[in-house]
Amino acid sequence: MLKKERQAYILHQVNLHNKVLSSSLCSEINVSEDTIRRDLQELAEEGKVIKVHGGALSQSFNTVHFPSQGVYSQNQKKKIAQKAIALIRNGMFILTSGGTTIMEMARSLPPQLKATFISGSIPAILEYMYHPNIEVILIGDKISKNSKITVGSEAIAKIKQMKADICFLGTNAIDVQHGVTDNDWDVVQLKKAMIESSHKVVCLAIAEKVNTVQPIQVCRLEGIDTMITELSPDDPILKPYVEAGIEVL
Amino acid sequence: MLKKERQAYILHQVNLHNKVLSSSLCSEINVSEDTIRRDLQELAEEGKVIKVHGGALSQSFNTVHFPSQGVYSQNQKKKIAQKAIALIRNGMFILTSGGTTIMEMARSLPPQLKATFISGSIPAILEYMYHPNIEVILIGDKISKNSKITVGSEAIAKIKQMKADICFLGTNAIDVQHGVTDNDWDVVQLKKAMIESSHKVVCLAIAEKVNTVQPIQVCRLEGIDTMITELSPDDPILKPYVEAGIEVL
DNA sequence: CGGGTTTCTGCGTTTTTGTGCGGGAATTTG
DNA sequence: CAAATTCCCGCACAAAAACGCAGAAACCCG
Repeated sequence: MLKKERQAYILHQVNLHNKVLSSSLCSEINVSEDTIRRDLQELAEEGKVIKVHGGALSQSFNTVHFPSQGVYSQNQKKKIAQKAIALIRNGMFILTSGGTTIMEMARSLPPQLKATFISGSIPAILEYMYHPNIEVILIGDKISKNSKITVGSEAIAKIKQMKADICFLGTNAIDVQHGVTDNDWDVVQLKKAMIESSHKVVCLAIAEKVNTVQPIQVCRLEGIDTMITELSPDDPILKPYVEAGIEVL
Repeated sequence: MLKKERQAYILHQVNLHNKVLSSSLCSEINVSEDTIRRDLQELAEEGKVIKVHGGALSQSFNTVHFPSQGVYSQNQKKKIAQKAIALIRNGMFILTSGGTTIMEMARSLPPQLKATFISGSIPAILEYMYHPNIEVILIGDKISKNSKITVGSEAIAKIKQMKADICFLGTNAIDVQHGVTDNDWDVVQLKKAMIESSHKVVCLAIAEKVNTVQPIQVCRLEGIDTMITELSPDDPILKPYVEAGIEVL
């Protein structure tokens, strides 16, 4: 088993179960505990997991306890949210994934907006629920505890039955060559279905996610219509995307 | 169980109930009291909880907010929750409705319990999600904003596809003559479906709901198997139910 | 090709960490 | 004040991590 392959497997396990024990991993993959430890260490340095004595935990463990992480980053997300909201019209059907950027958008929705929001993300649904005028459709299935979103074939089938006007994707990584990528297999399947079921696909990504790559591909760059960052559309970082025909806001 | 994981669980419990007893924690998690104490100490040093003799308090106690009312009723619900939890075995599939009594049960689930919980109630799902070992299946559909539960034909169809071991219903009103009744048409439809799809139906009701009636019938008294209140099973108020063949706990 | 380098992995050994236990001090409670 | 908890301290033991090393595979490059 290749090193990268192994690390991808570990990452998947962590994202799936919220925790892994190095002991169980090493018997699963049949490598020494040292190797697992080194892998976990690398993944921890990259910020993909949190290493603890005896194994590792999903990143979501940290975010729960430090919700105020980065006010600066929050301001960036607010900018993105504002740009995204400008695309929404009354009466629209809107599919959204999860993620902190999406949450920021959900919180910033103008109260007089009347639209229908569809999502499987529990935190997003919570925000939508408190909005006075929007209808909320919840996609059901098994819940992935770390991403707090419903995943599975039922959810995907349900999404495929729909045809939304617009789809907002919180983006983990985007790159000209590899397109939109992510690190959780189940979430990727969902996003793929969402893209298929929407007339217009909009990626929300803070600048630090731009030109980064994750293990699993969601779609190629051509698959998305619009990309929103906190930067100005004519920022040099975004030039390749404009040239690739993406509408950059 | 990993140390950080344990501390996350403790923190969650503290923020939920506003207090924890080290004694109850150590029996829940099955570690020595010393370990709990050390955990609380660390959490206290990080400012996450306030350590006191015998346990710890939520940080929010520092503020002026003091729970002046509802504590009594909460204790009653805790009693109910304990009795309900005693019915749960590892590996079970469990359908639950929403409601504050169900919430209390969700909060009190022992951490080592492994089971699958199925619900359309957003608040309940939120609780289940934080549990380390249970699987969560979310019933999707349109969200009813006031009851914070998914309602509609999709949800009902999905429930009817299942066959759960046990079904816990938060009960708004129960009466010997009229059976279980409620006041929200959509919620009633859901509960009916849940009853149909479960081997065993358990009603959770605080005593003040017993012998009251609401406009819409969920099911007749024979439709339920077990009824749980905070009262002793031989309380005279409950006698008619025992005589009607209901298992009263 | 082939030799040198880098990367990856596994194995001892040593260090650190996490946990439980016992006894005595400190505290709550009646 | 006395009994019962609860807390604190040191110790012991086990599990895990860090470290250094060495063999093996892959890679590079003339």
